[in-house]
Amino acid sequence: MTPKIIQGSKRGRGRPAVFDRSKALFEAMKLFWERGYEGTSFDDLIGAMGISASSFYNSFGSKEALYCEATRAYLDWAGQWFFAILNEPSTDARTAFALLLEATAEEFTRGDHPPGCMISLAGTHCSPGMRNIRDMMSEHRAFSESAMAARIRKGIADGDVPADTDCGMLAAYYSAVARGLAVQARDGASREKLSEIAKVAMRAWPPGKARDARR
Amino acid sequence: MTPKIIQGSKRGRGRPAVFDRSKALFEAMKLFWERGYEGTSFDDLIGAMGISASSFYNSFGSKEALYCEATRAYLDWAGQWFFAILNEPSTDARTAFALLLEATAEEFTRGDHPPGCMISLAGTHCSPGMRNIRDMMSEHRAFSESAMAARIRKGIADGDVPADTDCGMLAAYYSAVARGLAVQARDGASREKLSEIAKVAMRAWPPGKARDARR
DNA sequence: TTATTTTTGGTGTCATCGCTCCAAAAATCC
DNA sequence: GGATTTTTGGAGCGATGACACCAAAAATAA
Repeated sequence: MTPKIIQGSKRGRGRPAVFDRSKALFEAMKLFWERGYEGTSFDDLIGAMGISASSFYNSFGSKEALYCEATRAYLDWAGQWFFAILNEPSTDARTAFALLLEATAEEFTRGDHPPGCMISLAGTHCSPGMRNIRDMMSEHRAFSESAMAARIRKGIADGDVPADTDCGMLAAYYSAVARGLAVQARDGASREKLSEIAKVAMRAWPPGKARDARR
Repeated sequence: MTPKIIQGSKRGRGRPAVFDRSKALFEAMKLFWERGYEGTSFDDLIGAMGISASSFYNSFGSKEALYCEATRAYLDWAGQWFFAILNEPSTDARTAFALLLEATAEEFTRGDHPPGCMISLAGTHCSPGMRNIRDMMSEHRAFSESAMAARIRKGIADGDVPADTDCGMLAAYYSAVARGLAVQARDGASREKLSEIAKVAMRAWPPGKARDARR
C-alpha cells in the first residue's frame, strides 16, 4: 500500500542507473502484449528485460505495477497514430474513420511487434485476482470509444456527419469492429484481409448528406 | 500421452457414477467461460463441480482435457441457436445475418451465464504452454467464420445476395463484429447497446439488388 | 452374501510464481 | 581516495497450482 519508491528517488549522488529503463519497459510491454498478464511470468519478464529480480523490484515495484506502466507505454505509443488520424483537422469524419481502420489494419499486422492490440483483448476474463487489471483495461477501451464518439460529434458540428447520428452508438460500432480486427489479427489474418474488413465496415457509415450544422 | 480411461470405461458392473457428469461439466464450462483457462484453478473447478480431486482426475483426465470438453459443450449449446438461425431455410441471407446478430446481442447479455462468448475471447494470448489451447480456439473461430461464408454463398445461389459478393470477406467482417460484440458485452454493454451496434453493422450488407443467380 | 468395479477423501509431491532480503559491487561527488 | 548512494547477483521463502497415489467405501451383478 505504501507508494514504493522506485528508480531515481534521490538522484544527483550515488550510482546512476545502468540498464535502459524505457528499453526494458518496452521489452516487458511486448511480452505482456503477446502473452497477456497471467501468461507472462516474473522470470519471463526479467529475462526479456535483462535485469535481475531485485533490480526489477527496485525499478518497477511489482508485476502489476509494471503491467500498468507497460500499458501506459503502449497507449502513449499507439495513441500517437490513433489520435494523429482522429484529430487531423483537414479530414472529414468519414475519411478520418476510414484512415483509422486502415491504419489499424496495418498496425495490427506489423512484423516488428505482436499482432493485434494490447488493449482490445486484455483483461476480458475475470478471475478474482484480476479485477483491478480487468477494470483498468475496460476503462482504456471505454476511453478510446469516447474519443471516437467525440470525433463524430465534431463531424456533426462541422456539418459532414448527419445531424441525427447517434454518435455514441456509431463509436461503439467502430470500437467493436476494431476489437474484432484485433481477434482476426491474433488468428493470423493478413493486413490485406483486415483492410478488406475495414472497407466493409465503412459501408455502415451513416448514409445521406449532412444537414446544415448551423440548424 | 496414453489416452486416459475416463468415467464409464467398463459399465454394467460395479458402482455407477454418483455425481451428474454433464452437470459438473456445465459448471466447469461456466467457470472457464468467465475466467478463462489460466484464470481458473484446479481447486476452483473441483469446488464448482462439487467433486474431489481424484474424482476429477478419474472422470476428466486433466485440466486441459476438461477445457476441451467444456469447449465442446459450449459449442453444442451455442451452436444450437447459431446454426438454427443460420440455416433456417425460409429466411434470406440478409435476414439470417440480422437475426444472427440480434440473437448474439441477446445471448451475450443473458443473466444466467457469463457475458460474451466463450470462443471469441479465449486463447488470444500466446504463452508457450498455451499454444494447444490457442490453436484450438483459433480453429473454432475459423469454423464459425466459414459457416457464415457458406451461408452467404448459399445466398448467392438463392439469388438474394449480389453475385459479385466476396463471401469470405463478408463473413470475416461479421465474424469480427461478433468478436467485438463479445468484448463490449464483457465490458458491461447492455443488450440494447449490442442490438444497436448490430443494426449499424447490418448497414454494411452488400448494396444493390441481387443479380440473377442462374447466370 | 460375495465378488467386482468404481468413487472418494486425504495426503503427498514437485514445480512454478511472485516476491523479499542482504551483502557486495559500482559509480558519483567531494 | 573516501564517503555516499544506488544497483546488482544470488539465495531463499511462503503460497499456490496441477496433479498423483492409495486405502477405504459404496453400489451393483451374480
